[in-house]
Amino acid sequence: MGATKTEFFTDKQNSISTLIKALAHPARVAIVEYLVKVDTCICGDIVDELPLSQPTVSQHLKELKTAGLIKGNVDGNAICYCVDETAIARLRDYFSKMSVKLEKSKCC
Amino acid sequence: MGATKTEFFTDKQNSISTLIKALAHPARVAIVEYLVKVDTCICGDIVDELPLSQPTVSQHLKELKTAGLIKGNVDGNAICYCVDETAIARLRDYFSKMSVKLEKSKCC
DNA sequence: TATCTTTATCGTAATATTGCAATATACTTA
DNA sequence: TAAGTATATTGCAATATTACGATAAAGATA
Repeated sequence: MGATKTEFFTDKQNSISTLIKALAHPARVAIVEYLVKVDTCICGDIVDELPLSQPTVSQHLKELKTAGLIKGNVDGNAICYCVDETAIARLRDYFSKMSVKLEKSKCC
Repeated sequence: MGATKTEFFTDKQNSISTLIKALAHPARVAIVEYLVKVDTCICGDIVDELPLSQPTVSQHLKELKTAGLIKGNVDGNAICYCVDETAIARLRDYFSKMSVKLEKSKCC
């Protein structure tokens, strides 16, 4: 008990919920929004932008990267992060399609 | 330690991450997708559609309802659930806007 | 009223997440 | 090479989530 029963859901459901989960925290929303705002690969100053310690920010960055939402390129002793367009596009498409279906709905 | 430091983020960031969090579980993705698919208010058979116990499903439904993603109307001793279009539209808009910004980006 | 059906709540165990201090790693520069 | 800078990892405490058996609550029906 306690662990999510992923084996009982479809690959699509598990995959989209994993992607969604990566943004299910205000710090990770803030990181992605910041990367979108500055419109360039960011090396080094993400920690300064957030009210969290360096290890905590590093952990959130790792989660975003594992989920495929951001990309990180090594540049000297710094790392340049930027948002992965395709992941955001996938979320956009998922909710767009759902929204279209709901608009046609006769329910409620 | 351990609790999310919501007080350090903006209301918008907290609010969108709360909405996103509601779908950060395959069971809740499955529930919402099922409600969209059947295109009608569903009374009673959501539990039969999911590989989880009745209390667990009830708990997930409660989370979706609290987050505003679904609506529940009492109908006799059953409850009719359906997706709240505006919540899905909000998620769609959020990722659409972000996607547009990224398409214009010169980064990476 | 007694029973059935449907959904919610309580209590609890297992697991996951969040956050940070301490420390390690890796690259840069003096 | 030594010191500095940037990021990652480890280890751990606090908290949250997930899941379900048992039970309660509320309306339907015999």
